[in-house]
Amino acid sequence: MVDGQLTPEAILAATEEVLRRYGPAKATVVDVARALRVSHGSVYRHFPTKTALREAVTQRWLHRAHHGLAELAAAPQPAAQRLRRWLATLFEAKRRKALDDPELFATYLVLARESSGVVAAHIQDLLEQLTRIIADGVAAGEFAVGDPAVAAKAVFDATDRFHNPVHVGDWSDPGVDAAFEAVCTLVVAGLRPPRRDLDHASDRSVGS
Amino acid sequence: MVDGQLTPEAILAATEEVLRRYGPAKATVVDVARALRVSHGSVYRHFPTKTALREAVTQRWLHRAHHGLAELAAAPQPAAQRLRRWLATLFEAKRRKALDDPELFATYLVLARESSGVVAAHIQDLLEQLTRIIADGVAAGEFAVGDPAVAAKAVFDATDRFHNPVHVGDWSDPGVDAAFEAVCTLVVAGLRPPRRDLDHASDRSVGS
DNA sequence: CTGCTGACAAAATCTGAAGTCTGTCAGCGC
DNA sequence: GCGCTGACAGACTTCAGATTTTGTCAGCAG
Repeated sequence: MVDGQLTPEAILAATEEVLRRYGPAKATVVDVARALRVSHGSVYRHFPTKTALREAVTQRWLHRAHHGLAELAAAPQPAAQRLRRWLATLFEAKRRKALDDPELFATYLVLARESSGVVAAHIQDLLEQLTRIIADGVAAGEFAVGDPAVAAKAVFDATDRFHNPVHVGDWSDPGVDAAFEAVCTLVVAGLRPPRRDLDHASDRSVGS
Repeated sequence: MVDGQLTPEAILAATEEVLRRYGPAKATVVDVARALRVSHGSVYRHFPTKTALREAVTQRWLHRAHHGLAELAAAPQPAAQRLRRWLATLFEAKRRKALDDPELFATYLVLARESSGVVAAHIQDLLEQLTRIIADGVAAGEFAVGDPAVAAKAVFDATDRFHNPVHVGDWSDPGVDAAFEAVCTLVVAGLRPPRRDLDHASDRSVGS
């Protein structure tokens, strides 16, 4: 190694750089080792497999990409505003990454597909933030839902088109912002306490 | 040709059969011609390209798959019930096709990806049905939305996870039915007229 | 005249032999 | 002794040449 100790951090940084330069298909462990002026055997002393190395890079990236969302979830704001802001920030962060550097985004998309466990844990974290916002809204009388965790999942599912990277292709359409606003409005309205002057007893029924 | 005239219908049926047997990668125009006891040149008298032939097959399939949805959209039922039923039927139809014969579904998924124009037109048709249901609901005082077409797009987007085939993988999860119910409930609630006893003036704002 | 055939060129796809990459480990040098 | 190296086996990828497929069209048969 060219200077000091070979650390996992240094390996992750070098891997990111190699992925950025060569893309996910061409980036090899030997490339990473070369960037660190080290033999590839040394990389395997710190990460058991290439897959584990890539997963660690993915985790770092997800963590950095959604930095700031957690504070937003805990902001001192009415829940409806907070929810809208949180969803808008999530969408905007993803979209900016995707449109600013599509090639790098495609690279991380490939990594994310490979690292489903890491992604699942990250989504769980996002769901907990959403649950907190909704639970706060219920406590303040702004929202009325059975189970805040179920409602959080529903909100996350309903806005899937605006954060799930399988839909990147749609994020540069001219109408996306309007579509996002429409879904956001629908979803926030859906969390409100129902009116008591109409009979909605049949809402849950699908029968004729 | 082995019996009677060589018709577009017969060619489409043969193409479907060949696709079912060999899959989208291996099905050739010569295979279709062989199934019809005809030279492949004859197939090109009725369809200008292999792509056009596949698009026609896709269109037939989409049409058959969503048969019955249009009647449902026009059923004499409260709009909320009709909407739930329509969404549930759409989801159920897609899911059954996907789980009953995953290989055939994968085949048609490949075709659908190739035939984006045909799929777009089909989605437009579905959106018009949704718009009608919502407009009926507004007329009956059940729903309150600015523009029924915008609301229809929002409902379609919000339920994307349950009809967009990119999500097939999730449709066999144990929790999908619950997730579908939760999103459905959220969406139907979101279309209701708002209460007038709470101040929602800030709903559309995302600022701090 | 009409509808079909089958030989053909160009495009796309397959195949397998050569080359590259991953993951291991005996051993070197500090 | 500790951290690193680099040779190696087996898995995976690449690429050029061989094969298949698409789409055309001159001509044949009824």
